[in-house]
Amino acid sequence: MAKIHEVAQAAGVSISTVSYALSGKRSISPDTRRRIEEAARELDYRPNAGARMLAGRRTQIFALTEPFRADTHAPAHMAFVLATSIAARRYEYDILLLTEEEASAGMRRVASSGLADGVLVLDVAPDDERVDLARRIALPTVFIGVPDDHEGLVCVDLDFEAAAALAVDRLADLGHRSIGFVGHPPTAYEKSNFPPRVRRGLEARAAERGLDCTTVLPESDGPRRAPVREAVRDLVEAGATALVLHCDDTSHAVALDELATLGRRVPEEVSVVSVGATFDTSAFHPPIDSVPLVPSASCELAVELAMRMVDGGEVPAAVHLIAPEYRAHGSTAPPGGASD
Amino acid sequence: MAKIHEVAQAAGVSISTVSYALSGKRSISPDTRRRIEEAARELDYRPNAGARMLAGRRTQIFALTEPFRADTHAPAHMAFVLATSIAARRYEYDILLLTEEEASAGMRRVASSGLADGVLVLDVAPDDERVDLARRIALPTVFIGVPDDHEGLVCVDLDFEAAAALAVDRLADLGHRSIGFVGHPPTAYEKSNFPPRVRRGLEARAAERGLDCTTVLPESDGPRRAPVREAVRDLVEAGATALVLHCDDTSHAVALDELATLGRRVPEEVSVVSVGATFDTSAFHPPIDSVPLVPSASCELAVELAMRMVDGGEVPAAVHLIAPEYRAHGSTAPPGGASD
DNA sequence: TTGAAAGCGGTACCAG
DNA sequence: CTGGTACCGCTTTCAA
Repeated sequence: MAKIHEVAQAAGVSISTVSYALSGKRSISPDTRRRIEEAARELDYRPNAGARMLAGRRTQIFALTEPFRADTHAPAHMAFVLATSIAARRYEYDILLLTEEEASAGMRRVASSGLADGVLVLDVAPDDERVDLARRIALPTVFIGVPDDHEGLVCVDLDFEAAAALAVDRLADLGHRSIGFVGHPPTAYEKSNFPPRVRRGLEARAAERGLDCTTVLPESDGPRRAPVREAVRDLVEAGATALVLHCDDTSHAVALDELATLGRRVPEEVSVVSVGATFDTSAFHPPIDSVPLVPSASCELAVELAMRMVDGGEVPAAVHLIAPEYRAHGSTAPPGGASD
Repeated sequence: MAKIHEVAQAAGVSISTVSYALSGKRSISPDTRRRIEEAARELDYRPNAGARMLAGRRTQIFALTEPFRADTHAPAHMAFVLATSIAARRYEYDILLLTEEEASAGMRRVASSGLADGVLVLDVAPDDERVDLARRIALPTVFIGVPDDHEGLVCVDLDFEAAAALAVDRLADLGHRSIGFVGHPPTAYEKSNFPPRVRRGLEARAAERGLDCTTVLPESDGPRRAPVREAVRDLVEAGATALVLHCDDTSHAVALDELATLGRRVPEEVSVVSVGATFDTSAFHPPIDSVPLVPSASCELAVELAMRMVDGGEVPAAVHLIAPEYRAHGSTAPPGGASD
């Protein structure tokens, strides 16, 4: 807990010189700078956080609001929190956690106490209560996800429609005419925001390309995930030559397992593509093509926008969609290997 | 972002009176207090965080270090983060996240910049690098978990040995003579700290009570969790009349499913007890008795100890074990219902 | 290129 | 019971 005064003394300069040398906000003679940096290192000096907040105009802190909902998918959520933290550190920013009830009240709190320079909103619900709050407070706020009513808000998200369309295009280009879609359980299409976007994008593009597309939204409970197995079986037996998956990792594994059980080889007999996954689909057997949801991409953009806003830059109050990317792992091929 | 000055003006008092009225650190006439509180509410006043850190001696922030290891169990981890945050808010403290590489470097950083009043260490590894760091920095530090070398550290954790012993006692008291233990995969017994403690506690108490105890540590991968099913089958067929589970939730579900498949009713033919689970074992079919690991219990104690240390109180540098609690849900009964 | 000094917005001591 | 004010440690003018 060395103070700037001690560093100044050790380097034989004034405290303002130390401040400038360390912040780089004005030119310092090479020799002086060297002495200051050395002294700072020796003393393990770091500017006092409180003093810096008070004197400077920044807290160097972003608040991260995350209402741990009951239906929150923990692994994905963790990936987003981690990605946010890493992205923030690139700008020397720390993350302050606002959870549960605090997710809303906390926003108000950090705003009026000046504890944070901005707010990042995670785990966004379609009718998120933080939407109104974001409009009310003065702090720069970025949503990672898209609420139904996002008028005037800065939002960041994967372009799920485009992601689904990309998967469809791949399959259509390979010559598939009939595809099956295995989605999340039905409730996910009300509680969450992105499942409907995937479904919409998929069905729209399938229609455009003239593909038959059958959607199944199996429940995912039970130790055997029977509904998923059944869905896969039905789709394949009904003639689908390709499956698009938008569901959790276990359901992915179960779907592949069921295909194996049915004796349908991937990709020779059935092509498989995953959309919007945050987990590693190349680790499955066999590895699965993916149009992934990349937490670091969303979070990096979100942090970058937040930084721009903090710096007083202009950021369009709009949904900033991230272009999807197709990652091939060998699970797609032209149809025709199958013989019913 | 109203300031104390404005509140003072609105209430017609001096700023020091406002400060005292709001902090409650000295007696104020009821009338004055009322006027001040009203003014503060109207202006949505909250003391500026930076100013308070600087003038007061507290940041009102705890740093939470959590290296998101690859093998970290996300749902459990989230529960701990959440519990920590909630516990901290009771003392008007916020949680600052230190993740990944920052988990260590960040500790140094917050210590020398005075960004936090204390550090809470999550996801503790047996040979955790944060152990040395904790000894070096001046900040009050509490480990939620027990590293191998915990000399001089303040640690909090469930008494896993006692938890396992409690499960054994229950079964022994009911008359069981032969029990099976289904644990985590073998690697967990090196990477994590508590699995060995459960195993030790279980086997020791089983020996004391003269029970036959067979341990199996099945791998938990594969969509069907075949190793877990096999373990359950083997144990039951070898004559175990009760199972103690210390594994993830999916393995619990699979184990129960396998018992159902084998036609062994719970608890008439096989008793089942879960040890150290963070999930809700009463939601299984059938509901399962549990000696749970309760995140809120650990985190509340950890925060309480940290607060005491911040306040300059004496806290023994030792492992603070939390007594386990048996939660009956009807999955245990005397043996003997089975007829091979 | 460098230094002196005025705040930043509170807290808490010292008076009254 | 209340007010005045000296800090807290840093950033950033303003001067030199």
